[in-house]
Amino acid sequence: MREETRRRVAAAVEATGYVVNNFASTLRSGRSSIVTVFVSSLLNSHFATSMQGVFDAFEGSRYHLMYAQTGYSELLGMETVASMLPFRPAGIIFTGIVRSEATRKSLRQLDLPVMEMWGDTPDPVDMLVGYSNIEGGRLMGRHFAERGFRHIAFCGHTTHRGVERLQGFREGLGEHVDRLKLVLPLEGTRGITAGAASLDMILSQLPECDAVFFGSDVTAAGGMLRALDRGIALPDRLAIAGYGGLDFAPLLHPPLTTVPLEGYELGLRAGRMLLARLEGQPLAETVHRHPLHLDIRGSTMAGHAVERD
Amino acid sequence: MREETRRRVAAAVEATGYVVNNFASTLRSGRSSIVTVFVSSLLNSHFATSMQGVFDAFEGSRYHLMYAQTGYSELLGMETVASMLPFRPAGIIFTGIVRSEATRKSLRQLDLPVMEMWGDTPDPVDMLVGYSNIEGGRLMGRHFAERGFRHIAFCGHTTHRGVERLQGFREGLGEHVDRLKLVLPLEGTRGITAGAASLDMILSQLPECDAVFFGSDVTAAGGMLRALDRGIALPDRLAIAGYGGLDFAPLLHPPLTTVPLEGYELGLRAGRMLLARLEGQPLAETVHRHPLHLDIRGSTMAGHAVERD
DNA sequence: CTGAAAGCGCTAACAC
DNA sequence: GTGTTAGCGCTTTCAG
Repeated sequence: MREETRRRVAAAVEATGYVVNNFASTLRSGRSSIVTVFVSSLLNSHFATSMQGVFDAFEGSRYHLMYAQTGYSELLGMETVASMLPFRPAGIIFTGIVRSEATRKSLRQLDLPVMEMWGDTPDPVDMLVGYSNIEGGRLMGRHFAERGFRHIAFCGHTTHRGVERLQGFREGLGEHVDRLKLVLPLEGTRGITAGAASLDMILSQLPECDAVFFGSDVTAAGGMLRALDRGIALPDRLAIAGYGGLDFAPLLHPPLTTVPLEGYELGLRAGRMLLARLEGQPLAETVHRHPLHLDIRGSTMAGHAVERD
Repeated sequence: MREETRRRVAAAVEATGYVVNNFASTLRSGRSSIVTVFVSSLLNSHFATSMQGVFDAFEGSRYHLMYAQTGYSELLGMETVASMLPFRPAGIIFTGIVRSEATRKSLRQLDLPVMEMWGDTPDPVDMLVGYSNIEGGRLMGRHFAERGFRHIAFCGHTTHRGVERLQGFREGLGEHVDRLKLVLPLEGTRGITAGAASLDMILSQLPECDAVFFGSDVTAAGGMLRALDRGIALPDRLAIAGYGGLDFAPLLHPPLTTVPLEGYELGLRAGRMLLARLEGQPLAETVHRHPLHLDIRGSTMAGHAVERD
């Protein structure tokens, strides 16, 4: 095509308001530009944040993101995944680990790039970018041991993926694991109110409790509020720690010790990894476990450490 | 088709792993099932929350949501919108008001259902579900007047859509508008650090300041933190209010007075309205302005009210 | 290099 | 009711 022809076509395009039809091109070429992202809920700011990361990773690429909802069920069924297959996605991202063995098998048979995010599993469907919750719990356990807390309670998930945090916490406490006197199960995604109620239960079952590790910053905040209401001195009488590193953690009184999870970084990395795969680039690693650290703040800075035996 | 034939087809489908091709069906039928959602950023939890509402509204419908990013520019260009047109969206949702007159004109020519969310404008492209920021500012202004604050500062947007909040604040102060001694512009989306720095600037320019209205809960939290660092008694020496109603507002010390914005409700309503339109149902209203209220908390409960003249 | 023609997989229209 | 056929708008292939 000559330069002049090209220009005339462009002018005609402009004038007519012509727009290519993606359905026609994808149908003919067989190359879908859709990436399906499964999210349980954007109300969880960790997931919303990581969605933005995924989004930014694909910005400027030829791919477009299509939303799909999973709900919080641990056992994502293949029907949910299959409902998106008519779009012939070029790749799939799960915000979470696919736990159902049947679904995992079906996914592998699809022979598509699949990314699992946030969680941890020894045997991902395909690619994985996540955190080791065992490691997160371990960090907190070690911290609690070092601070010399003696009557420790844990309040959070005790089943499925959640159990890893508790398991790591126990490991981190090490020889002092017997100081973990109470495990209060709190499954699912719970709010401030649940955290507040949990604190009451903990103190009634373990009045001498001097430190609580909550499974999320939100429940920890609820616990702190309730403790303040009851006139309990934080952290001297009772230390509290959370998990997740939400924005408000350093704003609480006292500021909340927590294990920050950087959702945006996670999403960005997961998105980039999937994009690289889609573009046929060689991947240095197909599984990435993000390093974790502890943000130690006032809420666990009680004076026991000196008394440590 | 007989029942038996139907069953045999279903069995064959199951066995072969047949999946319809959405591209082929859409191409042939001309009925796209894609709704494009333009969001500036999911890092803003208000937007993430309303996305979930939109999502839930379309759950179970024949439509699927496709993401598109706008960035925070007030002047969304038509190129950005046009980049999604190859998907022949059945409808478009903007998380924000489309300010560019050219874009608005082009959108109207597309003759598609268009929803604008969050903001307010006298002349929406098509449908609108939002808040009146003038009203929000007015509520806070009235509250500040009632509390009898005498040396008031405003810190937030002073241009574009942001100016409405300030304008309403002035209206709400009414006859006491002269007590608004300082307006510190803070454009764009700013974080805790900006809020903290702003408090310093406010106190250096207006040492006798006894109340600050921040344009967002995040900047207000930053201001509160800085005030506490400086040993300023809250709210007695200095009252602080925010805007937005983020989760952490009641967790601060003192709890933050704010105007809550219910993003999820907004998104749900916007999604339902668009869905109704897409399904050809008659719409009772094409524009909905959500009512606003004030959450009065400790951060503005200073003792001046009794001295009110 | 340029232009013509086939066909992706489905739906809708039409004939039986 | 049931079966057949044309064609949506592109991309790719193949002929000139």
